[in-house]
Amino acid sequence: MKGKISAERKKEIIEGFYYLSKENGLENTSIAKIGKHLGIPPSLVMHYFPTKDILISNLISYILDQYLKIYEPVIKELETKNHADPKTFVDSLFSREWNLLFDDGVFYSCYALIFRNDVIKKEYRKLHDRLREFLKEILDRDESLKNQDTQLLAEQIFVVVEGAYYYLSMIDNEDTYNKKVENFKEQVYDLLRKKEEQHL
Amino acid sequence: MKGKISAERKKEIIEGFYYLSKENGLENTSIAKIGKHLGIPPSLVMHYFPTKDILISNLISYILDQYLKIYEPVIKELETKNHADPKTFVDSLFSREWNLLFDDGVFYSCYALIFRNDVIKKEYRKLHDRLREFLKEILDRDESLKNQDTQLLAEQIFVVVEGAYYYLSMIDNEDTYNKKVENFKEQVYDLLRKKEEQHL
DNA sequence: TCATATATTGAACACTCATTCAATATTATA
DNA sequence: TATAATATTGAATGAGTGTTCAATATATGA
Repeated sequence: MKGKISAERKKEIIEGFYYLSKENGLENTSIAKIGKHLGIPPSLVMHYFPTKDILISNLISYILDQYLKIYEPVIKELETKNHADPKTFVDSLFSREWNLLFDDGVFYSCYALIFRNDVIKKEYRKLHDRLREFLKEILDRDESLKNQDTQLLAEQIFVVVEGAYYYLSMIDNEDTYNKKVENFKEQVYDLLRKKEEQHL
Repeated sequence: MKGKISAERKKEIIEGFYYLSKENGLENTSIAKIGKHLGIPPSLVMHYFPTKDILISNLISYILDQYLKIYEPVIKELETKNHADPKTFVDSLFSREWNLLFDDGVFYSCYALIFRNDVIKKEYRKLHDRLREFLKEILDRDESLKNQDTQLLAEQIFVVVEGAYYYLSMIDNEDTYNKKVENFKEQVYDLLRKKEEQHL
């Protein structure tokens, strides 16, 4: 049990960082504030994360891990049953739990950093590559999509999903929100249907 | 000529703010730095923009105006010729000039603010509502799309465009970038075609 | 030309920032 | 138990933050 306390503290600090960023914004969250929130001096924060840049890049790893966790249930389903319904998966992409587990504000703040930080850019790219490959696997195991360009299809689906969340984040009214979700979902279904038709 | 100097200084300050945000990031651009960049004391900056919040919200107005300006040529074409080719418009959405005129880093940094500032959220929403309505007009005047739900179609197209830029921003390799642009463009063309078919 | 409004300056404010460091407490290892 | 490694503390640093204010320069309108 050498690095156990260390690992726990690190996790605690990153989660505190995430919590405060969610509450007050990434740019308004300082090392001192994280320390205060956890009841420890700022110097202890810096003992585990020597610079703020390192702290931020760890926050991003944490966020991208969280992002991936949302897909975990379906990944397991795919591994055990060796099959997953694309439509069910698409539904889960647009499900509400999403927003409960995940804060889009922090996510977009971190995303904005890719434009001035190549390491962060790479990490974001890696995550999305993985997600796309995963959806491709689901599509590959679907009979109705045999001999289709599932790579392209996966890309097309995710473009709609990301664009959808971009737009949905601006909507306050619940009815409008729900209606738009249905439209976007239908748009993805259309993509799946179109490919099926090509197959026939 | 009452508020002329005032208007010019304000413009100068906002453009300096934008320039520095592009260079070093929105969160790293202070009032002092803007002043230094323009050769004026920070107090003069605050004379025209009493608080930093006001300064930021003016930067956002500026950015959204810039965003809109990209569409100006097509808007004029529509007004004079009373018609515009949807495909040409889609092409312009994916054109390179875009990225030259506009910095996505600053745009996304500002976008991230909508999650904690309702006024900014409203401004962003207003911009996108306007753009969608404008595309709808173009589609409405296209014969091949008669009796179609052009509002929905416009929404579907913009979702692809926004999602596309989200993904494209992560790509460094030029060939990969171009290939993906072509795919996304094709995806939008498909949307237009699909609706045409429904019409026949 | 004189009074008034606007533009501009420079110094100062309290506060927060990330970071450093030496000292101490706690834990793990031998 | 003694030693070494790790965890934690608290105080201090200088630089930067947004903001205030009184003083001065410049332009505008009567």
